[in-house]
Amino acid sequence: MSLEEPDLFVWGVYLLISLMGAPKQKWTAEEEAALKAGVIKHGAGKWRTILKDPEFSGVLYLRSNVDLKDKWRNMSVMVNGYGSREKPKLAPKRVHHVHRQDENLVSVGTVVQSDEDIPDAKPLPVSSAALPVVNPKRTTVRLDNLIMEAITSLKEPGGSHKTAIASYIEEQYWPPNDFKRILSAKLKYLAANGKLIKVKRKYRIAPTSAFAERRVSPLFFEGRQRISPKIERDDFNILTMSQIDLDLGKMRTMTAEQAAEVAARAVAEAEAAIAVAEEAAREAETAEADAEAAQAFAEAAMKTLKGRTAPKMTVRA
DNA sequence: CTAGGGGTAAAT
DNA sequence: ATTTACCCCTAG
Repeated sequence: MSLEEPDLFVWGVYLLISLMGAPKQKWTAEEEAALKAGVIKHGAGKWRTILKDPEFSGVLYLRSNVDLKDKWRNMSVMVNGYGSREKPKLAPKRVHHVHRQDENLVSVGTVVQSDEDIPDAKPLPVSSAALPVVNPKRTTVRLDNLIMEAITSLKEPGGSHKTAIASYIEEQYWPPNDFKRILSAKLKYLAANGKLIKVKRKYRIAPTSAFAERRVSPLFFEGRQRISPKIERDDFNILTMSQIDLDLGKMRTMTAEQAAEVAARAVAEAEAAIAVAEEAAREAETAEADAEAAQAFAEAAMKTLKGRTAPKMTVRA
């Protein structure tokens, strides 16, 4: 009732169950982040491409292209209320999307357009991050995911401080008033649950994924022999370790390219925010429900966008 | 290969 | 009882 405690604990348990029988593979925040980044880099629908990209294959190696597609669908639904599959409880308003760019940064000027159609190339907008809390009712953002996203985006070696995470989130979304406090609690909780690893005031994402899977071959065990009748726990740990190594290895070797990707992603997110803002504003015209909130959101979105114009990125030669 | 429909276990 | 979030199936 009070504040929702998003299924963290729940799917921690979930995770354990998965270890035994693997009925379902809950998507980790890591994977979600990778997926988002992938979509931004290659565009929605290029699932095979994303999957092949060595940048993301480390995290998504146990997902199939179809999985990516499905997950993206779900995530999109969370953002705009109705993705491709959802019963439209509200008036099915047509929304058009902001044209997205893949490689270069865009300086966004006027955002609000007339009701004229923009020819959009992609069926889906780049709806990325979760929405800020606009609706007092039950529109609650998954702060957990926001945190994960912040950490992955910041990509600070060794993890990010609470303040950095807070700044990141505050820049992009509208935190509630007592946001800092909630964040602290959440971080503590996440760390306690093994979702985050806290080292010297810094938080990094725990390599939650990585365990035995169904159809994909376990690449990591190839060489080593750990023959033991019951080694579930050990296996888990080892896989985890391997995953860490893999991730760190990747992170170290990517520099300029990564920077470019991050920059592109940031812009794309801003674009997505604007697209949503547009939609919100448009809705506000007819539905008086969240008129004020929508208005404020639109302003906020544009504000943050302006603030982050064109970071310099050293594109690879 | 991708988009969309459908099924279902699990959570609220 | 309803909603979520995965997963599978199949047409294009």
